[in-house]
Amino acid sequence: MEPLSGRKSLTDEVHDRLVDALCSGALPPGTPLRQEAIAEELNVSRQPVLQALGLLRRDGLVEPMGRRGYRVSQVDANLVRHVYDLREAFDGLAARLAAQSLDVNRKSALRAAIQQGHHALGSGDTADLVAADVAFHQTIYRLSGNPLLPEASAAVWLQIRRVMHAYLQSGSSRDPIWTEHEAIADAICAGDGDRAQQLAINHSNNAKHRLISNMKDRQTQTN
Amino acid sequence: MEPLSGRKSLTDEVHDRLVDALCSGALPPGTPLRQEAIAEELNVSRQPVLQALGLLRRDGLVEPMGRRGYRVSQVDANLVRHVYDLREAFDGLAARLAAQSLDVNRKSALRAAIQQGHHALGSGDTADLVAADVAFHQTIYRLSGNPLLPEASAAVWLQIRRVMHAYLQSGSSRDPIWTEHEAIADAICAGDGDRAQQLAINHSNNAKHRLISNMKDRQTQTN
DNA sequence: CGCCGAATTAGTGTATACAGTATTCCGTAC
DNA sequence: GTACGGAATACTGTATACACTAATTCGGCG
Repeated sequence: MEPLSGRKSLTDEVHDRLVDALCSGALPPGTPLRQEAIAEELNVSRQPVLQALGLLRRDGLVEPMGRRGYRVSQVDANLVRHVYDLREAFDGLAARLAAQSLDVNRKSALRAAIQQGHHALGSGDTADLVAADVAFHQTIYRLSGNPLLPEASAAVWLQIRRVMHAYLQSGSSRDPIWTEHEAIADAICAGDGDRAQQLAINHSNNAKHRLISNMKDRQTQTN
Repeated sequence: MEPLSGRKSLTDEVHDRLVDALCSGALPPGTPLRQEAIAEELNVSRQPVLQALGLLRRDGLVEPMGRRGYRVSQVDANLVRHVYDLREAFDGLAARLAAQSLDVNRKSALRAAIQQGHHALGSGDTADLVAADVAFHQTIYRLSGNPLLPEASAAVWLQIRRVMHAYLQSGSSRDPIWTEHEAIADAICAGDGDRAQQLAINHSNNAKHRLISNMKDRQTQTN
């Protein structure tokens, strides 16, 4: 039997909670974070919070400011570019491996993920849209058969969640994301590794350019 | 001025020490690790050790065994394959970006790294050889201009260090590593991104095959 | 002699207490 | 009025104490 490891450590729970708050924009960049306040908020001691903030620092979501606490790290166009350059590598690899995989129910897994996406499109809720997008790509990662891929890309995906949430919330609803997803899924199911890889790379590139131009627009808009 | 942050946290110091021990084979796979013993060994409290072990768990170098301590995780051919599939993606991206970079002293940086490699080849010390290899590739990562690359690939490179150390120590001295390195460096200096990327990918692939066949040899040898 | 269950133990994860340091604030001198 | 210096403050990071749980041991029973 499984050890039923739903019983995670408090450190991980705090980490997850903070991640959600950071990626949803509840804690926008620049917000100062103090261990004691977070600990009290979540009814835990400062120790798990300390560790969770350490992880967040490694993830690049948070940066220490001297010895006077932490602060939510900024997001700028350069960061987005670097994040998506890495994503391109991850997604390309995952798509290629997934296409070469022999998993018999990969088609149903991808179908389910796309279904979830259409559902989210219908609801229109930003959090659902982000969750569906993440789930789709995590599905491909899982199908790749490389167990290190999710962990290695985790920090990058946290940044993606953060940026994507802000982007979708800024009213950019007409986005070809899910038609591109379907094309990738088709290539994977067809077993065409090269095409799947190229489509995944293009998908990441398109997203990168859309995000960056959107950021520039909003920046000049506020000037 | 730099904050001169040579004063790292004890957690990081413990982490580094354990990483060295794990990658050099001083703590071979399967070795049980107890927090108290490590804490006493390093003259710190159990708290930094706890955190360091948590990081090592994320890095995949260590795995918890129930509630009875941790254990150094095993290495097998499958893991090596997955690690090097990821490395291929990282190295390819880094080489391409480095070739496109405008850094004027990239040539001297690469030359210095290769120099260090030849020096290590002369000394013949395994630890030096590993350090020189890591340094060469880290140089390319730095030249890529993507500040996220080193952190994102950190866990993978810890595994590489571990595997490479065992490989080199097993007496595999005739290895074309450094001629391949020179070819990659030449492509980068020439600004040929596509060629640099392809050479880096081939380099990773070659290393992967050499390592795996070496592991299989040693495995059958002990049967 | 083998098997089951309670007591013990070994080890972690969390909470609290402590120590130390960068930042801030304020008074004083120029 | 501004620049400097020292005291107060507000944090973090580390050490110690506590709580809890799974593995192990060992004695009684079939």
